[in-house]
Amino acid sequence: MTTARARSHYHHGDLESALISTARKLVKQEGAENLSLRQVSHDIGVSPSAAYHYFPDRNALLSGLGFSLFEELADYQEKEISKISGNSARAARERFRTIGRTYFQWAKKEPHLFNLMFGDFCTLESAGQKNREESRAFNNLTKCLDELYEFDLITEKMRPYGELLAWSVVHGTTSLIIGGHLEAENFETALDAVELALGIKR
Amino acid sequence: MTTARARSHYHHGDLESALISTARKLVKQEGAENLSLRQVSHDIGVSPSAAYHYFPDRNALLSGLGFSLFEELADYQEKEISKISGNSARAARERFRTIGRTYFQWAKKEPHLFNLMFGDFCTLESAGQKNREESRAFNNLTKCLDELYEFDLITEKMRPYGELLAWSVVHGTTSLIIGGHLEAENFETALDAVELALGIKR
DNA sequence: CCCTTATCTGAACACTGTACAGATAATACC
DNA sequence: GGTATTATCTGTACAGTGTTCAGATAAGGG
Repeated sequence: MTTARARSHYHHGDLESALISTARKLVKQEGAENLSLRQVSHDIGVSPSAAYHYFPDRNALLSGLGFSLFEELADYQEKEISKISGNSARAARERFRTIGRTYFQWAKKEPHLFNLMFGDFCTLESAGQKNREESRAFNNLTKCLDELYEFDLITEKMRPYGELLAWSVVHGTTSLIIGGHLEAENFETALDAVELALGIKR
Repeated sequence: MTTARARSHYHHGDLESALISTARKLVKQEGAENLSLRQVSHDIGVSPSAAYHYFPDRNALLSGLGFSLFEELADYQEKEISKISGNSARAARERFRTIGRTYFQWAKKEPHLFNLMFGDFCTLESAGQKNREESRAFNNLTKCLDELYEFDLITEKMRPYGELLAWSVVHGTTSLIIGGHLEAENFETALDAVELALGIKR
């Protein structure tokens, strides 16, 4: 049987994903720097050293969690975008704002998880292997900007800056708001600014 | 005498600033999450518990360091801006780019210190007391945008978005580049995009 | 000169990440 | 079905951590 019933202490069955999901729970509550490997192990009901069969050290677990969060964010964005149907200019504009808004909302809801994704942890690994989930979100943005451009909602002059401008403004405001350096109400204003900058008519 | 000569172990003389400056040295090298209070104390040559006379806990020391870094960054920006003299439109534009560039360069040179400033640490305190050094840097930005506006280099439509757009783009790209999610060459492109967005003629 | 007060020490506690030798159980093979 | 192999997890141990607190020390005011 593969259920999580009270089997023997040995051979948990799916320890790797159990480690990541309880790590997610704890980081969500206490932040990444307060995550204790021992507490993760204890919560699962496994010995402190069991984790070392799946992750070389604590950072590797955090970094594994981080990458799974990029996937989660991209899923959430795609889910929300898919709710906006239609091939109109209005729908395209709505999708564009939704991409930014979901990014912000997700971070606002899970600030500790967001900080993990863009903190010191996922930075080293990304040197070796590019984060596929991150480029998945980036491709969604590109697709959306292309759509806007086809509807003639972006000036030709600004189109080359679309991705960089949108991503950096959304990430910048989000990160500053999460960190307490900016009021939350500024986010929608920033989205307005990006639309104005790209020449998107309302 | 107030020098750092080999006085008795008791009464160091200026322990509080010694704590912050050695903490700065260690965070610069190893990052904030790897800072050990015991190592700070050891490097100064003082007992592990001595620090608790000046900071209630480890986070307070990090947060104290964080605020001193905002001061440091603002100093650096003002020093570089002051090198650009003149009351011309060209000088104003140069000062504007310098504000962004110094922000980025400082972060690029001291990524661990930058991450401390905008990480999880300085976020709680700023609830009670606003960070004066941060608004000092913000005021410099405002002054610079005002100057550009007087030279008619910013469209009236975009002026209200100036601070938010510039800060969020600069902070966003900086943070993404430091984190390894964006290539460094994108920074100047982002500055171009901001200038185009605000309508700054070149 | 003593006495108050700020400053720092030293030992202690509970906790952490990590290493490693061994116990255990699932699996592959005969 | 029984046995050897292999992956998986345990138990113990070590060095290092943040933090507390009673007491040692020295500076400065009366």
